[in-house]
Amino acid sequence: MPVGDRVRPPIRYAPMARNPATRDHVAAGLLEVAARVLAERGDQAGMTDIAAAAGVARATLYRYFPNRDALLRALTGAALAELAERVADARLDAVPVPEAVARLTRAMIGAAAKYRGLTVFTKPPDMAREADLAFTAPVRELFERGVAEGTLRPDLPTATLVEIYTGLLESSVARILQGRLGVEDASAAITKIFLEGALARPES
Amino acid sequence: MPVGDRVRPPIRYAPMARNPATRDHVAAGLLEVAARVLAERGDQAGMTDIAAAAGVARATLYRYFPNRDALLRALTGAALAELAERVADARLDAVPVPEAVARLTRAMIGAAAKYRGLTVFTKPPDMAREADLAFTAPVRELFERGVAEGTLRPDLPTATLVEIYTGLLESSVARILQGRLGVEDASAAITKIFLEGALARPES
Amino acid sequence: MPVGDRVRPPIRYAPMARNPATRDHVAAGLLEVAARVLAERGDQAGMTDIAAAAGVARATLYRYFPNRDALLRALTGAALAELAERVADARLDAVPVPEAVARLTRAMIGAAAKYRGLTVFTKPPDMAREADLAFTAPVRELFERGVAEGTLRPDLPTATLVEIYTGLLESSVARILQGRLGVEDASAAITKIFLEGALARPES
Amino acid sequence: MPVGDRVRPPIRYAPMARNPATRDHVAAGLLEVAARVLAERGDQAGMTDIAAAAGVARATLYRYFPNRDALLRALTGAALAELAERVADARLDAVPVPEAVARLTRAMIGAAAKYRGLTVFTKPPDMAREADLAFTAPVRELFERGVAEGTLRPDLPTATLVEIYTGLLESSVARILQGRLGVEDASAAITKIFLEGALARPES
DNA sequence: TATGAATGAGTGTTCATTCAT
DNA sequence: TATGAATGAACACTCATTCAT
Repeated sequence: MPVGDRVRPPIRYAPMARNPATRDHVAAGLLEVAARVLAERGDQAGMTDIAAAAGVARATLYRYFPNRDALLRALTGAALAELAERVADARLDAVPVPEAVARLTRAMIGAAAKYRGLTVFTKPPDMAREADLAFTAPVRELFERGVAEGTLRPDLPTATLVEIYTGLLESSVARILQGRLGVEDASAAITKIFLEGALARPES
Repeated sequence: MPVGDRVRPPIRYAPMARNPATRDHVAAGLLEVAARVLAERGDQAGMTDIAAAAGVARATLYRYFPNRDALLRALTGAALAELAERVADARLDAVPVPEAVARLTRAMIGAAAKYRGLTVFTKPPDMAREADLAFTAPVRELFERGVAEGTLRPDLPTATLVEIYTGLLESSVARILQGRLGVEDASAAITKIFLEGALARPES
Repeated sequence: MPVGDRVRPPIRYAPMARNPATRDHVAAGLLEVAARVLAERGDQAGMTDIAAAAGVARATLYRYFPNRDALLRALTGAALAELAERVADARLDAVPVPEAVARLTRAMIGAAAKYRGLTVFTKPPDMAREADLAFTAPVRELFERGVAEGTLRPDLPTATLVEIYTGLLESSVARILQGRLGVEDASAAITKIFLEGALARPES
Repeated sequence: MPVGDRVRPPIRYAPMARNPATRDHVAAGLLEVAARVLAERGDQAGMTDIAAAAGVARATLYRYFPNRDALLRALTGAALAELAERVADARLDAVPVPEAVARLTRAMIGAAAKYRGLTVFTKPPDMAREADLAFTAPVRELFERGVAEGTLRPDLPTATLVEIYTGLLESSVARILQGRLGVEDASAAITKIFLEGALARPES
């Protein structure tokens, strides 16, 4: 009907075959490549690099993400979603604080490493909300509980503890991406050092 | 396919038998839509806009017109055909010059307005022949007759008269499309002014 | 002083030699080229074309006009300024209406032809104010005077007269740029036909 | 010169005699400004921004640093030099390991904060040597000593300890620059947590 | 010596056109 | 046959770098 009011056969052509999920699948694939490239080439990697690495034309990349910003946002969103899921799975409030820190560390390192870390920390300013929700908030809550129940040292402001801990994660992820640390080793080491410190413990 | 590994359902599209005449109908409908869209969005309206306005996919539009130029040419052709028909109907050589000018004006304004004016004046260079045949030639002939028989002023070259008159039509059509002039008002005003001028006539 | 607070000789280097007027000179030259190119290649001529025609790199063009729009605006502004000046010079209200129309026509055709016409009529929407002031308003005023004092025909709305007349100018400028009309011939013909019409006048 | 015909005054610029040491002074000032700007605007701050912030023309900046890379390298070099100096002043091998860590932390945080952190961690690949010498080596040596003499925990590879610690510094500097941590607070907190961990210590 | 002007190689983005289904 | 997806060639614009004065 749209083409004028001319006589047109009211035939309906085969409804779009494309599995609607396929699009998301491709988009996810592109995101994955983008994460890798951005991690390797740094933030100044261009759409050109990403498209090339994905083996598609730049224009194709733009079919899925209307502009660079949208791609970065999608990347961050995916990473945060993954992160939130892992944190939820960790049931932090059901276990003692030290164990919770261990789980949190594994969850964060795992998610960040998977998404190449870039996006969790390079939060676009307008995603600060979501980022905080998935990233900072669980840490803060856990630490507040720890301090309240006497498990964590009370002589440092919780806020500082949070910054130190998240910073530790951040820099470790960077090192993991550079191949200077392994995912498992890093998780274990971070947990140990953050909780107990690097000083040798007297046996007794 | 580099990105991900898409699984695609092996759907077969319904092969479509089609009345051969139907094709022309659809093409005509598309042309009509194209005329409207081009008039609204200006010359920078894209194939995307036209296809969308017609409710078909861009690729479908390309099945009817192999490229943008072909579509524009077809549009011009249709407009010129319409114009030629109207001019023929006007029987210009059967009436006095002033009445012929009035008829010609109505024919031209009508046809151009219907086809949104775009195509009659934006003649693709290689359609100059056809355009001249349908558009300029009748004007020139009429004016030559007018000058010859003493109806039109002899102190201006016929060529100039033609240019002024066609230009008047052209700019008026543009203004009609912009809604600054009505079709009927414009026809009447153009005829009056072109023939008699804007100066007030002494009664006598 | 800007470089830290280190010890730095307070020497002032030769103050920028560049004659400040030079910049404007160059800009004017670029505008002139732009007008020509836009007239030739149409509105879809790119910055590339203009820069190439000017014999400078695209980036250089951008030094003078921060973006395409700015260039177009500057072009329109220059044309309107020229127009306003010529109209002011014409002292329209000091002469009889017919003579005023003749002067106005010459002024408009001259200015528009010089600036390739494109910009006076393709007013960017936000320059409608200025355009009206320099372009439409004088015409309207003159015609209102003409109708009021009985010089111009009262049977057509002034607004219509204005549209017809400005349209006549517009299309004539286009034809001048195409080389189908000469500047002087066009001015004379427009004036004659617009005032007196194309019909032959009985002698007596 | 294609555009217009510019008339340029034949001005002679004052030839400038210059104390050879002055050059270094100016360069140092420019580096300081560069550090500030890069810290503020991020790595995507352009030569334009730096030159503007320094109050000089871009071309002048290029007289001191032949290209962007050279400037960045010089910046890193300066930061590393400062760092090496502070570390040397700290006399690490003359004090117990815990005190040495405290001094090292203060030295690194101080130097990195002064040079905006950017350059110490974003070592251009070909400065890895120098960076290692001034930055990683002292840490590694200290930690090796600590492990050897039983002060530091032996259950984590020294290399991992080094990575965690330097990462901690790196992320903390970033947070300091963002204003989320104070220099002194950060130094103290890093030292405490890195050495003793975040768990509360039983008193007795 | 310090500079404004000029530039080439890029960036992100769009659009007419082709292809596989 | 009609389509969504893919693409290359363009565009507007930016930026590190060079040049003429």
